[in-house]
Amino acid sequence: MIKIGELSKVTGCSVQTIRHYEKEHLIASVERSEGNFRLYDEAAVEQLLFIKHCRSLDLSLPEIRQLLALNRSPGAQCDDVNRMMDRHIEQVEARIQELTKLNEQLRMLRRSCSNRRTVEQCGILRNLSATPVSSG
Amino acid sequence: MIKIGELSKVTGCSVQTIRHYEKEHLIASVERSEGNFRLYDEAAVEQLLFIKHCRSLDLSLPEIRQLLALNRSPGAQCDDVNRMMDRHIEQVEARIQELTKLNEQLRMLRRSCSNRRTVEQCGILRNLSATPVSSG
DNA sequence: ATAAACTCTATAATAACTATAGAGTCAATC
DNA sequence: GATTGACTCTATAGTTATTATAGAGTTTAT
Repeated sequence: MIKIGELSKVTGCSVQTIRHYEKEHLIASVERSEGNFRLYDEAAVEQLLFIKHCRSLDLSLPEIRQLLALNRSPGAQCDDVNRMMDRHIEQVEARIQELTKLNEQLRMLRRSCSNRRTVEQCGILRNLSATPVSSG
Repeated sequence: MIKIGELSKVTGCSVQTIRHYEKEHLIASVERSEGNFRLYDEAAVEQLLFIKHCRSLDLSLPEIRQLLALNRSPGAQCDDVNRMMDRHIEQVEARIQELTKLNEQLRMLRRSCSNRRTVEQCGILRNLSATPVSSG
Protein backbone atom coordinates (compact mmCIF):
# COMPACT_ATOMS: atom_id res chain seq x y z
CA MET A 1 0.00 0.00 0.00
CA ILE A 2 1.39 3.38 -1.06
CA LYS A 3 0.44 6.95 -0.27
CA ILE A 4 -0.55 9.51 -2.85
CA GLY A 5 2.93 11.03 -3.18
CA GLU A 6 4.36 7.66 -4.07
CA LEU A 7 1.55 7.00 -6.54
CA SER A 8 2.29 10.37 -8.09
CA LYS A 9 5.95 9.45 -8.56
CA VAL A 10 5.21 6.01 -9.97
CA THR A 11 2.64 7.24 -12.49
CA GLY A 12 3.88 10.71 -13.29
CA CYS A 13 0.52 12.27 -12.44
CA SER A 14 0.60 15.15 -9.99
CA VAL A 15 -0.90 14.69 -6.55
CA GLN A 16 -3.60 17.26 -7.25
CA THR A 17 -4.46 15.54 -10.51
CA ILE A 18 -4.94 12.23 -8.72
CA ARG A 19 -7.25 13.82 -6.19
CA HIS A 20 -9.02 15.55 -9.06
CA TYR A 21 -9.59 12.23 -10.82
CA GLU A 22 -11.05 10.82 -7.63
CA LYS A 23 -13.45 13.73 -7.34
CA GLU A 24 -14.44 13.17 -10.98
CA HIS A 25 -14.98 9.46 -10.31
CA LEU A 26 -12.31 8.25 -12.69
CA ILE A 27 -10.75 6.38 -9.81
CA ALA A 28 -12.71 5.06 -6.87
CA SER A 29 -12.41 6.47 -3.39
CA VAL A 30 -9.82 4.31 -1.69
CA GLU A 31 -9.04 3.12 1.80
CA ARG A 32 -7.64 5.63 4.23
CA SER A 33 -4.96 5.18 6.87
CA GLU A 34 -5.64 5.98 10.54
CA GLY A 35 -4.46 9.52 9.89
CA ASN A 36 -6.86 9.82 6.92
CA PHE A 37 -4.22 9.40 4.20
CA ARG A 38 -5.24 7.72 0.94
CA LEU A 39 -3.73 4.25 0.49
CA TYR A 40 -3.33 2.77 -3.00
CA ASP A 41 -2.57 -0.73 -4.28
CA GLU A 42 -1.15 -2.07 -7.53
CA ALA A 43 -4.55 -2.00 -9.25
CA ALA A 44 -4.74 1.74 -8.63
CA VAL A 45 -1.37 2.19 -10.32
CA GLU A 46 -2.59 0.25 -13.35
CA GLN A 47 -5.80 2.22 -13.61
CA LEU A 48 -4.03 5.54 -13.31
CA LEU A 49 -1.61 4.54 -16.05
CA PHE A 50 -4.59 3.57 -18.21
CA ILE A 51 -6.07 7.01 -17.63
CA LYS A 52 -2.76 8.68 -18.36
CA HIS A 53 -2.43 6.78 -21.60
CA CYS A 54 -5.92 7.86 -22.63
CA ARG A 55 -5.14 11.47 -21.76
CA SER A 56 -1.99 11.33 -23.88
CA LEU A 57 -4.37 10.47 -26.72
CA ASP A 58 -6.42 13.57 -25.87
CA LEU A 59 -9.45 11.58 -24.77
CA SER A 60 -11.63 13.65 -22.47
CA LEU A 61 -12.34 12.67 -18.88
CA PRO A 62 -15.96 11.73 -19.70
CA GLU A 63 -14.73 9.58 -22.57
CA ILE A 64 -12.26 7.87 -20.28
CA ARG A 65 -14.95 7.34 -17.68
CA GLN A 66 -16.98 5.56 -20.35
CA LEU A 67 -14.03 3.38 -21.34
CA LEU A 68 -13.42 2.44 -17.73
CA ALA A 69 -17.06 1.48 -17.32
CA LEU A 70 -16.89 -0.72 -20.41
CA ASN A 71 -13.70 -2.22 -19.12
CA ARG A 72 -15.54 -3.23 -15.99
CA SER A 73 -18.27 -5.09 -17.93
CA PRO A 74 -16.25 -7.48 -20.07
CA GLY A 75 -19.27 -9.21 -21.61
CA ALA A 76 -20.49 -6.02 -23.34
CA GLN A 77 -20.05 -5.50 -27.05
CA CYS A 78 -17.29 -3.08 -27.85
CA ASP A 79 -19.11 -1.21 -30.60
CA ASP A 80 -19.31 1.72 -28.24
CA VAL A 81 -15.57 1.82 -27.85
CA ASN A 82 -15.18 1.82 -31.59
CA ARG A 83 -17.72 4.55 -32.14
CA MET A 84 -16.01 6.71 -29.59
CA MET A 85 -12.62 6.18 -31.18
CA ASP A 86 -13.99 6.95 -34.63
CA ARG A 87 -15.56 10.15 -33.43
CA HIS A 88 -12.39 11.12 -31.67
CA ILE A 89 -10.25 10.45 -34.71
CA GLU A 90 -12.59 12.57 -36.79
CA GLN A 91 -12.24 15.44 -34.36
CA VAL A 92 -8.47 15.25 -34.34
CA GLU A 93 -8.35 15.22 -38.12
CA ALA A 94 -10.71 18.15 -38.38
CA ARG A 95 -8.52 20.09 -35.99
CA ILE A 96 -5.41 19.26 -38.01
CA GLN A 97 -7.11 20.58 -41.13
CA GLU A 98 -8.10 23.77 -39.36
CA LEU A 99 -4.63 24.37 -38.06
CA THR A 100 -3.03 23.64 -41.41
CA LYS A 101 -5.21 26.26 -43.04
CA LEU A 102 -4.47 28.65 -40.21
CA ASN A 103 -0.77 28.08 -40.64
CA GLU A 104 -0.92 29.01 -44.31
CA GLN A 105 -2.72 32.23 -43.47
CA LEU A 106 -0.24 33.10 -40.76
CA ARG A 107 2.74 32.48 -43.04
CA MET A 108 1.22 34.60 -45.76
CA LEU A 109 0.61 37.36 -43.26
CA ARG A 110 4.13 37.07 -41.91
CA ARG A 111 5.59 37.42 -45.39
CA SER A 112 3.84 40.76 -45.77
CA CYS A 113 6.27 42.42 -43.35
CA SER A 114 10.01 42.40 -43.27
CA ASN A 115 11.75 43.70 -40.15
CA ARG A 116 12.94 47.23 -39.53
CA ARG A 117 9.94 48.97 -40.83
CA THR A 118 7.75 51.16 -38.73
CA VAL A 119 4.36 50.01 -37.63
CA GLU A 120 2.83 52.48 -40.05
CA GLN A 121 4.19 50.52 -42.99
CA CYS A 122 3.73 47.11 -41.42
CA GLY A 123 1.98 44.77 -43.80
CA ILE A 124 0.89 42.51 -41.00
CA LEU A 125 -1.10 45.17 -39.23
CA ARG A 126 -2.45 46.51 -42.50
CA ASN A 127 -3.63 43.07 -43.49
CA LEU A 128 -5.14 42.34 -40.11
CA SER A 129 -7.20 45.48 -40.48
CA ALA A 130 -8.58 44.32 -43.83
CA THR A 131 -11.66 42.16 -44.10
CA PRO A 132 -11.13 38.77 -42.45
CA VAL A 133 -10.95 35.67 -44.60
CA SER A 134 -14.29 34.06 -45.18
CA SER A 135 -13.83 30.76 -43.41
CA GLY A 136 -12.86 32.23 -40.02
CA MET B 1 -24.09 55.68 -33.22
CA ILE B 2 -25.25 52.11 -32.72
CA LYS B 3 -26.10 50.04 -29.67
CA ILE B 4 -24.38 46.83 -28.70
CA GLY B 5 -26.93 44.55 -30.35
CA GLU B 6 -26.41 46.28 -33.66
CA LEU B 7 -22.63 46.10 -33.27
CA SER B 8 -23.00 42.42 -32.54
CA LYS B 9 -24.96 41.88 -35.77
CA VAL B 10 -22.54 43.91 -37.89
CA THR B 11 -19.42 42.19 -36.59
CA GLY B 12 -20.67 38.72 -35.80
CA CYS B 13 -19.38 38.92 -32.22
CA SER B 14 -21.88 38.08 -29.50
CA VAL B 15 -23.04 40.83 -27.18
CA GLN B 16 -21.41 39.17 -24.18
CA THR B 17 -18.15 38.83 -26.07
CA ILE B 18 -18.12 42.54 -26.85
CA ARG B 19 -18.69 43.41 -23.21
CA HIS B 20 -15.99 40.93 -22.30
CA TYR B 21 -13.52 42.61 -24.65
CA GLU B 22 -14.29 45.90 -23.01
CA LYS B 23 -13.63 44.47 -19.57
CA GLU B 24 -10.32 43.07 -20.88
CA HIS B 25 -9.44 46.45 -22.34
CA LEU B 26 -9.34 45.27 -25.95
CA ILE B 27 -11.82 47.96 -26.77
CA ALA B 28 -12.11 51.21 -24.85
CA SER B 29 -15.07 52.06 -22.66
CA VAL B 30 -17.41 54.00 -24.87
CA GLU B 31 -19.99 56.71 -24.48
CA ARG B 32 -23.29 55.81 -22.88
CA SER B 33 -26.77 56.96 -23.74
CA GLU B 34 -29.04 58.59 -21.17
CA GLY B 35 -30.33 55.16 -20.23
CA ASN B 36 -26.77 53.88 -19.76
CA PHE B 37 -26.61 51.94 -23.05
CA ARG B 38 -23.24 51.67 -24.80
CA LEU B 39 -23.02 53.67 -28.04
CA TYR B 40 -20.55 52.71 -30.75
CA ASP B 41 -19.25 54.47 -33.86
CA GLU B 42 -17.66 53.25 -37.09
CA ALA B 43 -14.18 53.10 -35.52
CA ALA B 44 -15.47 50.62 -32.96
CA VAL B 45 -16.77 48.40 -35.76
CA GLU B 46 -13.34 48.49 -37.43
CA GLN B 47 -11.52 47.67 -34.26
CA LEU B 48 -13.84 44.80 -33.40
CA LEU B 49 -13.36 43.36 -36.87
CA PHE B 50 -9.61 43.63 -36.40
CA ILE B 51 -9.92 41.70 -33.14
CA LYS B 52 -12.15 39.13 -34.76
CA HIS B 53 -9.68 38.62 -37.55
CA CYS B 54 -6.89 38.12 -35.03
CA ARG B 55 -9.02 35.63 -33.10
CA SER B 56 -9.70 33.68 -36.28
CA LEU B 57 -5.92 33.32 -36.46
CA ASP B 58 -5.94 31.97 -32.89
CA LEU B 59 -4.06 34.94 -31.47
CA SER B 60 -4.69 35.24 -27.73
CA LEU B 61 -6.36 38.27 -26.19
CA PRO B 62 -3.08 39.48 -24.64
CA GLU B 63 -1.38 39.15 -28.02
CA ILE B 64 -4.15 41.14 -29.64
CA ARG B 65 -3.91 43.76 -26.93
CA GLN B 66 -0.23 44.13 -27.80
CA LEU B 67 -0.98 44.47 -31.51
CA LEU B 68 -3.58 47.11 -30.81
CA ALA B 69 -1.10 49.06 -28.69
CA LEU B 70 1.47 48.90 -31.51
CA ASN B 71 -1.18 49.97 -33.93
CA ARG B 72 -1.73 53.07 -31.84
CA SER B 73 1.96 54.10 -31.95
CA PRO B 74 2.65 54.17 -35.68
CA GLY B 75 6.25 55.37 -35.31
CA ALA B 76 7.35 52.23 -33.46
CA GLN B 77 9.41 49.55 -35.17
CA CYS B 78 7.40 46.51 -36.02
CA ASP B 79 9.98 43.96 -34.95
CA ASP B 80 7.73 43.14 -32.04
CA VAL B 81 4.87 42.31 -34.34
CA ASN B 82 7.14 40.04 -36.33
CA ARG B 83 8.50 38.28 -33.27
CA MET B 84 5.01 37.63 -32.03
CA MET B 85 3.91 36.24 -35.37
CA ASP B 86 6.97 34.02 -35.58
CA ARG B 87 6.37 32.65 -32.11
CA HIS B 88 2.73 32.09 -32.89
CA ILE B 89 3.50 30.28 -36.14
CA GLU B 90 5.92 28.06 -34.27
CA GLN B 91 3.26 27.17 -31.76
CA VAL B 92 0.73 26.32 -34.42
CA GLU B 93 3.21 24.14 -36.26
CA ALA B 94 4.20 22.34 -33.08
CA ARG B 95 0.54 21.64 -32.37
CA ILE B 96 0.04 20.29 -35.90
CA GLN B 97 2.96 17.93 -35.39
CA GLU B 98 1.59 16.74 -32.09
CA LEU B 99 -1.84 16.11 -33.50
CA THR B 100 -0.46 14.31 -36.53
CA LYS B 101 1.44 11.94 -34.29
CA LEU B 102 -1.62 11.53 -32.12
CA ASN B 103 -3.71 10.72 -35.15
CA GLU B 104 -1.36 7.92 -36.18
CA GLN B 105 -1.55 6.41 -32.72
CA LEU B 106 -5.31 6.62 -32.66
CA ARG B 107 -5.64 4.98 -36.07
CA MET B 108 -3.30 2.20 -35.06
CA LEU B 109 -5.31 1.66 -31.90
CA ARG B 110 -8.56 1.70 -33.84
CA ARG B 111 -7.29 -0.98 -36.20
CA SER B 112 -6.73 -3.28 -33.23
CA CYS B 113 -10.46 -3.84 -32.82
CA SER B 114 -13.12 -4.79 -35.30
CA ASN B 115 -16.76 -4.51 -34.29
CA ARG B 116 -18.91 -7.21 -32.79
CA ARG B 117 -16.42 -8.46 -30.34
CA THR B 118 -16.91 -8.35 -26.63
CA VAL B 119 -15.01 -5.88 -24.53
CA GLU B 120 -12.98 -8.76 -23.15
CA GLN B 121 -11.40 -9.30 -26.54
CA CYS B 122 -11.25 -5.63 -27.49
CA GLY B 123 -7.82 -4.74 -28.74
CA ILE B 124 -8.37 -1.07 -28.05
CA LEU B 125 -8.92 -1.56 -24.35
CA ARG B 126 -6.13 -4.10 -24.16
CA ASN B 127 -3.73 -1.70 -25.81
CA LEU B 128 -4.80 1.22 -23.68
CA SER B 129 -3.97 -0.85 -20.64
CA ALA B 130 -0.46 -1.50 -21.91
CA THR B 131 2.42 0.87 -21.20
CA PRO B 132 1.84 4.29 -22.73
CA VAL B 133 3.93 5.38 -25.66
CA SER B 134 7.06 7.23 -24.65
CA SER B 135 6.45 10.67 -26.09
CA GLY B 136 3.11 11.40 -24.39
C1' DA C 1 -50.48 51.06 -19.30
C1' DT C 2 -48.40 47.24 -20.82
C1' DA C 3 -45.80 44.01 -23.42
C1' DA C 4 -41.78 42.83 -26.20
C1' DA C 5 -37.27 43.48 -27.13
C1' DC C 6 -33.42 45.25 -25.70
C1' DT C 7 -29.76 46.61 -22.32
C1' DC C 8 -27.40 46.75 -17.74
C1' DT C 9 -24.28 44.44 -13.92
C1' DA C 10 -22.73 40.58 -11.55
C1' DT C 11 -22.00 35.87 -11.16
C1' DA C 12 -21.35 31.02 -12.49
C1' DA C 13 -20.32 27.54 -15.83
C1' DT C 14 -17.27 25.37 -19.35
C1' DA C 15 -12.21 21.59 -19.36
C1' DA C 16 -8.65 19.82 -16.97
C1' DC C 17 -6.01 20.93 -14.31
C1' DT C 18 -2.66 24.04 -11.10
C1' DA C 19 -1.88 26.75 -7.06
C1' DT C 20 -2.81 28.30 -2.56
C1' DA C 21 -4.26 28.63 2.45
C1' DG C 22 -4.66 26.68 6.69
C1' DA C 23 -4.73 22.63 9.21
C1' DG C 24 -3.50 17.92 10.48
C1' DT C 25 -0.07 13.60 10.44
C1' DC C 26 4.18 11.23 10.95
C1' DA C 27 9.10 10.17 11.68
C1' DA C 28 13.28 11.79 13.33
C1' DT C 29 16.08 14.81 16.03
C1' DC C 30 17.26 17.78 20.23
C1' DG D 1 8.51 16.03 25.29
C1' DA D 2 9.01 19.67 21.87
C1' DT D 3 10.24 20.83 17.48
C1' DT D 4 11.44 20.38 12.68
C1' DG D 5 10.53 18.88 7.99
C1' DA D 6 8.18 16.36 4.76
C1' DC D 7 4.08 14.83 3.78
C1' DT D 8 -1.07 14.79 3.60
C1' DC D 9 -5.86 16.68 4.17
C1' DT D 10 -9.97 19.83 2.52
C1' DA D 11 -11.66 23.76 0.38
C1' DT D 12 -11.21 27.43 -2.62
C1' DA D 13 -9.56 30.30 -6.44
C1' DG D 14 -7.14 30.83 -10.75
C1' DT D 15 -6.17 29.60 -15.71
C1' DT D 16 -8.67 30.91 -21.27
C1' DA D 17 -12.19 32.88 -23.95
C1' DT D 18 -16.13 32.77 -23.99
C1' DT D 19 -21.35 31.40 -22.91
C1' DA D 20 -25.24 31.40 -19.90
C1' DT D 21 -27.98 33.02 -16.28
C1' DA D 22 -30.55 36.06 -12.84
C1' DG D 23 -32.66 40.08 -11.76
C1' DA D 24 -33.23 44.68 -12.82
C1' DG D 25 -33.76 48.79 -15.76
C1' DT D 26 -34.78 51.10 -20.64
C1' DT D 27 -36.92 51.82 -25.01
C1' DT D 28 -40.31 51.20 -28.47
C1' DA D 29 -44.71 49.96 -30.07
C1' DT D 30 -49.47 49.06 -29.18
